[in-house]
Amino acid sequence: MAGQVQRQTGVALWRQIADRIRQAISAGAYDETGMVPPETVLALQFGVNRHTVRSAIAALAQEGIVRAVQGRGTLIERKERLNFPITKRTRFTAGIGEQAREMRGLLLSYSEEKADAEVARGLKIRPGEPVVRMETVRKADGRPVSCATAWFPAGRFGGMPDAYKRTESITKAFAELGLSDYVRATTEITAVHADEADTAALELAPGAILLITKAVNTDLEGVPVQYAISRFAADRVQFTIEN
Amino acid sequence: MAGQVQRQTGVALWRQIADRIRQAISAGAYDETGMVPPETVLALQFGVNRHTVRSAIAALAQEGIVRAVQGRGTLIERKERLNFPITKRTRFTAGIGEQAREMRGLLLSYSEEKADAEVARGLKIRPGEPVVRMETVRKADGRPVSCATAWFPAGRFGGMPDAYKRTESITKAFAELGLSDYVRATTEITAVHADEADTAALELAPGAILLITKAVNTDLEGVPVQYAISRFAADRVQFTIEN
DNA sequence: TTTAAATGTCTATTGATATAGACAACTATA
DNA sequence: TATAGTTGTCTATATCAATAGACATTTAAA
Repeated sequence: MAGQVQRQTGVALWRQIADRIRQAISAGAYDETGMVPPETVLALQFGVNRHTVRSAIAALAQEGIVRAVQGRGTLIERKERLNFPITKRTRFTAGIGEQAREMRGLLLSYSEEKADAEVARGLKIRPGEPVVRMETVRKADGRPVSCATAWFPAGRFGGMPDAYKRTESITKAFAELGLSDYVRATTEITAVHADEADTAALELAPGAILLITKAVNTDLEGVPVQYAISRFAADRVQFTIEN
Repeated sequence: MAGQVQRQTGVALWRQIADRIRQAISAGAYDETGMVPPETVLALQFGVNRHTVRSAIAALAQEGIVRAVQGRGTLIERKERLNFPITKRTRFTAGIGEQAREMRGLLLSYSEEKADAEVARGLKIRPGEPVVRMETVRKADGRPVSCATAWFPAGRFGGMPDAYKRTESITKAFAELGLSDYVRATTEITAVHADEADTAALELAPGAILLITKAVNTDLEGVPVQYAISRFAADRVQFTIEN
């Protein structure tokens, strides 16, 4: 934990410190003890007052990452970061494999609408053609991992929302609708600060970072079957691209 | 620009709004006019005071993204976001192609050291074996895009720092050292808040987001030749994975 | 030359953020 | 059972962030 913390940036010191400690935990920096260093030590390291460190730790405790015990110290409760391989065979549920016991996809809402320019480009259809839009949130062991907005060609996959609601999986829903296999064609990745809606849906520490993917899945003939914008809690996941 | 802005998150409203406007500009939301909406309109949209919007715009002006002109409005000066395809053939310089006129890689420092566990794992060598470490910053048309820390096996690529300093390109430096071709084996992507050092090196708006890649390049026999941790200014780049 | 619309500047007030110090309460250990 | 080390709580103060209102200044168009 080398670098210092910045002042007057519009990002409160306690938030910066919380982010740094969260990352240090995730990187295994405190694995030997299973505890975060004492508040006085952290305050010295970051060059801030102990009370500022306490604010950071309170935020991490709120997230359920650490638990402060009077007289003992601050214990690390969780340190996982889910890994998502991005390949031709990218699947949310199966890709997680043994990293979580249970993966669920929940349908928040859906509607039929006309494709805008972006969706049309992704699905290789004409703007204005009908598409089914689904808003979903995906959880690993009950912990929200990502929100997604997905579009499907309405003609071929009008039954998507219903199938997804039952199966809680895109792959299984596709299978129910007669598409036994599909491949990831393209993925774009960016990062932004989370907005209010995603903060709520993902139970994020407010002000957290989202990793955004825009992905196109096609059938085996290369015809686009899904265009999706997914928003991942950046402190809970990482992506891996194997070539 | 649908979602609202969050209060009491440790991230100041003016910073959140600056991030949102920057993204809207990048997405081409204001292309028709080439201007950001008036301060009063933005204040209404975000549900904040005009002065708060002014703070956000001042930050964007500081970044050189917009220029406020009294009596006229706030003009958009820059809106680019560089795209980095991540493939077997991922190259920083060549990958940029026509998106920038000039790509340069600058060597900040280098040293020979012993591989720690992480580097050893990436390079498939034993911890403690000698490696050459290089700290670099890469610029597109003079604008910093990423900082990188790269490790190379010392025996085979001890001349890396010198070659890189002359060629300003990893690909060309490899070529000088007898490696005419190499491929990207794996890439991991995460996102964090920038620390002080990277904020300075990348000339970032303080508190900005970094996209982090951890990448392994190998020669054509699959022997690792480079392990690199690159830190990209998230508001200036996106990654694309084509499968 | 007006006038509307936009940004620029100033004052004032409130709440969040950060620092500082003192001391209480609890835990583990010598 | 002391004692050192740790987290918890309290008070006080200074600075930053955000709101509010008023008015000046500049631009472009009527």
